[in-house]
Amino acid sequence: MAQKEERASTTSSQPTKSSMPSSRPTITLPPRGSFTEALSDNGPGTGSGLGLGLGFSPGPMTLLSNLFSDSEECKSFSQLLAGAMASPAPAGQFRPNLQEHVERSLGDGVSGGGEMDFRFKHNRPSGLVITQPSPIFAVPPGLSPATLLDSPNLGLFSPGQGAFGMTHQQALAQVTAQAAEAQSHVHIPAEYSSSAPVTSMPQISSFTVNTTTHQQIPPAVPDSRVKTKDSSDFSQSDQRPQSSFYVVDKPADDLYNWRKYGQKQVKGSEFPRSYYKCTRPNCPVKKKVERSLEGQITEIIYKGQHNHQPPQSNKRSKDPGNLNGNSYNQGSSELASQYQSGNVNRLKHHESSQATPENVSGTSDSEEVEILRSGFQSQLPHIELLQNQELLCRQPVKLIFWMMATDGANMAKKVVKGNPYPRSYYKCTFNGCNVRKHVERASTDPKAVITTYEGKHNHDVPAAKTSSHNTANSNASQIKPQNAKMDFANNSQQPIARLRLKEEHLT
DNA sequence: ATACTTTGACCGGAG
DNA sequence: ACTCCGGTCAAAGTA
Repeated sequence: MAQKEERASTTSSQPTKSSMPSSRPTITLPPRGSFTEALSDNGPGTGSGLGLGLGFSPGPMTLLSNLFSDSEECKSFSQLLAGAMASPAPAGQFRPNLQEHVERSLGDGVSGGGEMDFRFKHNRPSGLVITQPSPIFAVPPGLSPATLLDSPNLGLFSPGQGAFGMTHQQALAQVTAQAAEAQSHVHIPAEYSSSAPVTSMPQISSFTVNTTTHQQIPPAVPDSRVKTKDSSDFSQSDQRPQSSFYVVDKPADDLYNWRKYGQKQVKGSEFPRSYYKCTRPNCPVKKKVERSLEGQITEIIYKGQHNHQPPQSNKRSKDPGNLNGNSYNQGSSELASQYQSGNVNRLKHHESSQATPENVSGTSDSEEVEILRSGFQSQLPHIELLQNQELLCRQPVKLIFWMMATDGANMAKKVVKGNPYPRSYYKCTFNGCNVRKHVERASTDPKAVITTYEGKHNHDVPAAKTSSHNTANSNASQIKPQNAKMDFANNSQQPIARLRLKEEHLT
C-alpha cells in the first residue's frame, strides 16, 4: 500500500475544481480604512488573524482583541494554538500545556489577567505567524471600531461548527455583546463553524482552511473581499432592522498542495471526512478534513511531517484542503518547518478561541466575567490533545458579524448616574428565558462597553432570524443549501459554505 | 490527454 | 475468529 500511496502522491497536486474553487468566497468589504487596517493588523505573516484577537482593535472587536491580546499582535485562537503546537514541548506535554494555556487564558483573562494568549503567543514561533491561522473576524472595512460600538445590533460571531453547545455561543455572545453592544444586540450564532479555516501552519495551518477563503483581511489592504451587504449596515448604528451577518473566513491555507485520495463517512461524525495527501513526491504528510455540508471545515487533522518546503504561494491556490487559494507565502516556510516538528496534529477549530474573557470590554465586571468564564471554559473541550498526540483543536473558521434586528428584545435606555451614556436594557425574548442584560459604555472609555447579564440563557440561539444572511455573500446563491439542519450559525456562514459546497458538490 | 475527484471495495488494526 | 470501522486503493467520472 505504501507503494500505492506513493504513486498516488506523486500525482500532481492541484486540487481540482471541486476542491478548489478558483474563486474563493470572500466577503468584500467596502474599503474603509480604519477598520480594515485594524483587521489587517494581525501580525506578521498573518494573513488573517483569528477571529478574536484579530487585530482589529476597535469596535466590538475591541473587546475581542482585548481579550486575546493585549499587544499589538493579534492572536487568534489559531495562532495561539499554533504557537502552542509549535512549542517545543513534547507531545506528551502538549496537552497539558495546551489546556493549561487555554484555561489559564480563560481564567486569567477573565479575571483580568490578560495572560491569555500570552503563553501561546510566546510560544509561538516567530515565523508562525500564521498566515491564516484562524478564522478571522470579519469586520466590514467600513466599519470603524467606534462604529461598531455604536452600532446597535452588531453581533459578533465566530464560526464553528454546529456542534458546539450553547455555552459556547453564549459565551461568545456575551463577549461579543460586550464588545459590540453598546446599544445593540449581539447575537452569536450558535455554532461556530468549523469551517474553518484552518490555519496555516504547515500543519496546523490547515486549520485555517477556510480561512483562506476569506483572507480578506489582508494586512492592510483595505479592500477586501468581504462582501457584505453593505458596510453601511455596520456603520449604521442604530438601526438595522434587518439582520445580516458578515462572515469572514480565513482561508486555511496551509501552504502545501494536497491531493484528495478518499472520502468517507466516519462513524460518529456528522460530516464526511476527506483524505488528502501532500502532492509532493515522497512526502508522507496526509491530512484529514471534515467538512460540513456547507463545506465548512469542521476538523482538520494533520499527520506526518513535510520533508520539503511549501510550494510557492501561487501554486497553492489549488490546495484542495484549503479550499482557498490564497497564497500565503510569507512565513510559510517557517511555519512549515516549525510546525513540522509535530508528528501529528489534529485540529478542530473552535470558535471559542476568540473570546477571551479577558477584557470584556475592558471591564472587569465580575458578573459578566463569570459568565464568560463559565462559557468559555465549557468550551475548552474543543481543544484537546488526542491520545495519539494529535492535537485536536477547534478553531473558528470564520467569524461572523452578525447584525441582528433588535426586534427580538425589549429594550430601553436610561441614563445612569455618573455615566453620560445611556444604558440599554435588554431582555431575552425567548420563551421561558429570563435573561436580562444592560449595556452601557464605560464612562472612562467611550469605546468600552460594559455589559451586565442577569441569568443565563436556557436555550439555544434562535435560528430563525438568520435568513438574511445571504446578503453576506452573493455567491451563496450559487449553491443550494443542503443541510436543513444548519443552524443559525451555520446559516450565517452559508455564503462561504456555499462556495465550498460548490467546490465539493458541484464538480 | 491530463489531472484530479468521486466512490465503492478492500485492507488491516482494534476490540 | 469475528465484527467494526477508519484508512486507502483504484476504477470511473469529470473538467
